[in-house]
Amino acid sequence: MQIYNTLTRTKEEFIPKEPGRVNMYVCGPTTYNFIHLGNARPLVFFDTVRRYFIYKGYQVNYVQNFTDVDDKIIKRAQEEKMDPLELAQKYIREFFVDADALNVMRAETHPKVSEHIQEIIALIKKLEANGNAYAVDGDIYFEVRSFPGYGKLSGRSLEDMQAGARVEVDPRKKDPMDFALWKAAKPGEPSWPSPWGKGRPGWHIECSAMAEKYLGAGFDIHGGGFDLIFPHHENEIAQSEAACQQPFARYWMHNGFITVNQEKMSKSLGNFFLVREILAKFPPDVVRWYLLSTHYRSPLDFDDEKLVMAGKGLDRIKTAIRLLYEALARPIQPGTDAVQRDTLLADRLALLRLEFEKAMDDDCNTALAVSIYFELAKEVNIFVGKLGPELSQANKEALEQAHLLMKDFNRVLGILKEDQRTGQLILGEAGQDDQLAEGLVQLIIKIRQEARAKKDWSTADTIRDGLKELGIILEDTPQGVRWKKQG
RNA sequence: GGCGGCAUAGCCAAGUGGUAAGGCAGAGGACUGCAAAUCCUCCAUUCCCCAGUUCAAAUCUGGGUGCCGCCUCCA
Repeated sequence: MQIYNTLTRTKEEFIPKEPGRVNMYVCGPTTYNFIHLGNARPLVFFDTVRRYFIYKGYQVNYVQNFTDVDDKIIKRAQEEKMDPLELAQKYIREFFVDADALNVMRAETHPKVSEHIQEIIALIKKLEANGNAYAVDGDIYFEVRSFPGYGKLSGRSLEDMQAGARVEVDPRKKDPMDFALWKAAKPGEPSWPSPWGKGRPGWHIECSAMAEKYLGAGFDIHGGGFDLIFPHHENEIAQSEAACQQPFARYWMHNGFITVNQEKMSKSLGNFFLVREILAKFPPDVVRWYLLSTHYRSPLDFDDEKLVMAGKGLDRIKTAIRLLYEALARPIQPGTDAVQRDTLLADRLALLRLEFEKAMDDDCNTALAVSIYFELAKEVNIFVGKLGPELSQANKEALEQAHLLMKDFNRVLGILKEDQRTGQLILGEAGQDDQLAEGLVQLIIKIRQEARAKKDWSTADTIRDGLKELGIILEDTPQGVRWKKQG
């Protein structure tokens, strides 16, 4: 498998540190608000990376942190007259509401800054001992000049950065790029005792401390958005490598931005859309499908029309699954035809599986993988279209194989949930939720069928049009009437 | 000022040297009482522009144009 490594700016063969295991750390949000679509992209993408590793048989240890101690949280808490840690906790709960909706698997560990103060202090002490940190009025800074590799991730030198720096230079710092490891407490802020007095951690140190604790130095994959490359990840590398004297993470993966009118969706521009605003208008599987339809390193522009388009595409997949289940439910023809193997479909399925894996092996190209899912849907549609009212044993086996492949693709992309009992993919609100509605629709369909039998087309059409108004679509097929709720 | 990315049909979007995937929309056909769904066919002689390398370039090199990002909190 090839992974594009930001550190080397090339695709590299992925070789885990320990065979069969993948350790990955993905930066999670600072929890002072609901998450927006820009936060959802890395969430969904790295969840998909993880799922693909699981598909390939790796044991994955996935860590995603919450930054629950931070300036913005403190500010927001003061505005809302809340305790900062309580506020952070609230938005952590809300984070999971959105993440669950998007079918994002829980990480093995979701560490919080507030619960790792001791590890953070220990790491800062180590940096002090190694001569990489210095104190100024109760604050502790990391001295970037003391770490020779500074700038290697973002591809710039300290000189480059100073040339046009727009930073306000704090004269107490030895170098403008030096950054805080520990901040002295101010009144009313959460703080913890430390060798340097009461205070709280700086922004970058937590990821260094928690990643090392749960994954060990030199772990496999570190992920996040492009905007974290500098300064956040650059600083993590500096801290961790200065402290541990060995490489921090081996592969760095960064996702591109969500844009609105081609501009970055960001909190400072105010052009962001909350995940739950979007989920009020579009089903979560559509949102996930949309996010995975573009390569993760490319920008992805957002507007409602694009989600409508994604929804129509996903409907195509769902229709194929629906047709597959309908076919699978047909009676089996008596008699033996074990000789009549359906190798044609089986061969196509094997090829599609290979193509899907090839796409995902190439730096997790989900956009290509999605297109192969479409081809699978078409293959199923063609096959089902040729079936008679009764299935041969060979037909049934072929359909079951197709079902397996559908489920495997789906498990990797994480689009539809599976019914634990039947093992079938759940297609959404397709009618099995409400018994009364189910009964009523069946009754109406029966009446309409009687009208149709009498060639009373006007009644039949009135019923069909009327149901459509209510969001129920009827489709007449040679096998009978099929209905679904409008997606 | 420094560093980096992107430009492919009406729209979305893969493709990094071998002759343009896939989806949406659209056109025609099959099926249907009519629809819907599905299937079949069509829909970029061409990949922002110019020059170069090559037997061969959307893909490599140089130049240009346009858009975007990072260098400050941001996924």
